[in-house]
Amino acid sequence: MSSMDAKCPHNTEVNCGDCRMNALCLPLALQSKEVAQLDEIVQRGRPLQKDRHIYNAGEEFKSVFAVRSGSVKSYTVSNDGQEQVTGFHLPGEIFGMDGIAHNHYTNSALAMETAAVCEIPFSRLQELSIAIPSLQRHFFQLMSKEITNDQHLITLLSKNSAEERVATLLLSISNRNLRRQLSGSRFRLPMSRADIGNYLGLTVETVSRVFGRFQKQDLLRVDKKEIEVLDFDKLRALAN
Amino acid sequence: MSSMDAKCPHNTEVNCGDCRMNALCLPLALQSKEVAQLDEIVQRGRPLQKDRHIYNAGEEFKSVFAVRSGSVKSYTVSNDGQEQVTGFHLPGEIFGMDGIAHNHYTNSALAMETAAVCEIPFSRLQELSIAIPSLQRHFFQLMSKEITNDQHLITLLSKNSAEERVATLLLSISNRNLRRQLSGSRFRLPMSRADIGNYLGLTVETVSRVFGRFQKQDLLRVDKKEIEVLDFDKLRALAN
DNA sequence: CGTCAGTTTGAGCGAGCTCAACGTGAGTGG
DNA sequence: CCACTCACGTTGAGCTCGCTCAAACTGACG
Repeated sequence: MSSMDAKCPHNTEVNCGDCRMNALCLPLALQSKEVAQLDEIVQRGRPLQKDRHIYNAGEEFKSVFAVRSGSVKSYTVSNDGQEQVTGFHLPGEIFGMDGIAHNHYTNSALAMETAAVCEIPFSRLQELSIAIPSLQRHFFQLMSKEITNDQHLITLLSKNSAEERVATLLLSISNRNLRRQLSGSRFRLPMSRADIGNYLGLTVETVSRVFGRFQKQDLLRVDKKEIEVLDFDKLRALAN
Repeated sequence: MSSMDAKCPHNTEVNCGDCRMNALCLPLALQSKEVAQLDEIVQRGRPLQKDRHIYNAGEEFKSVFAVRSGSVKSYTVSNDGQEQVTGFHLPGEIFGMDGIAHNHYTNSALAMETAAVCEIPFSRLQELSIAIPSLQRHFFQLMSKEITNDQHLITLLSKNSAEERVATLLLSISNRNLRRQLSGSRFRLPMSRADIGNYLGLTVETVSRVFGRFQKQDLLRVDKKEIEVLDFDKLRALAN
């Protein structure tokens, strides 16, 4: 059963070449020799328990991270102590790039459930980017994608109603599941209602009520964190 | 008067080595030989009139831009046609990095007043980044800074009141003026009330009322677009 | 079986929105 | 030089969506 072992996302021994997620976190046009070079600098961590921090805001920036399994949230804490969730990270996604600017992380990153992450020391990545131009390009693109994602969220917060915000988040999760060859219509939300509300600039109560309304309109079936999307067209219409 | 001409920000002939803004847009630790290399790829454009586009959303991404003089806003247009201002760019600041992700700009960029910008073809910049590692590092940092800026705005929109948002924007403009050796307490807002409201997720009326209240509390003196900050401590307390 | 975190539901309130009117100043043409 | 326009900004009145506060429910875990 060694081939199954190699594909299990919790297995710390699996290398980038065999990792299920490599189509998501690596540039497509990478030769196997180059993948091997990358493999050498990537540190595959042991699985982290729920609520364990990967790093804390203020810590020295050393690495960016890729989610191998489970899910992670990033959040900042403002001067007056309140939390702002800035992102949810699913398998195959990269996080930690906010730390590059000032050599310290501005976010904290926390496992929302048992999760495994790959650590990629940034100084080694920079060196390797000089040898492998497509890797440099890839990281510029990843960071740019993070910028456009954040700008979508800005628009969402600035212009959209509670229902539109929740619908947009659900479609985002759905699409990211599809990318991972999972169902886009039946999935489990890894985050709490509080995290959803915090991320979307809403209170827990409002999130709960929106889920309630969506169920009454036969848009969704919600059972705790399990979601089934019943009407994508209406959901997309809402999310616009 | 040739030395004065060289320093005039509208002068299209001035090169990076002599540009007043180079401490802001270039890495500090660049040797003069390296500055010269950069100079060769930077295209200094003629001054643009107010309301002229530098690029439009959807256009093929070719270059990032640096503001030499004047000011620029970035904005996206959502499916339903409404505008979201995503950033204001003052002299010495770089914009256009949102286009890297998908090879097309996701924002449009517009001169808010007569402005001059430097165009930096991104493919040439990538090549040069391989030869000059500190330039690669610098651009990673610039993009990361854009990410943390956007995340600050997310927090602002998600958690803060109208007064807090306006106070934060005023302090941001003030600080960016200080960086340019200009007054942090007396300055001209380059953008309209509508742009401020759009950026901060507020209506024009609300922005106007907040300015009114700030004046009544002797926080500011406002005369059209001219701002004088009278009480930085209170303003900072509001912005938190 | 009790506890406790997470979630749902209800009732009332308020910050900021909408709509409408009015003010201001720069530009234009008679 | 005045009259007109038009974009921009201010001010007022009323409404609404999402917040606040409070209570009840659920299920996991000791």
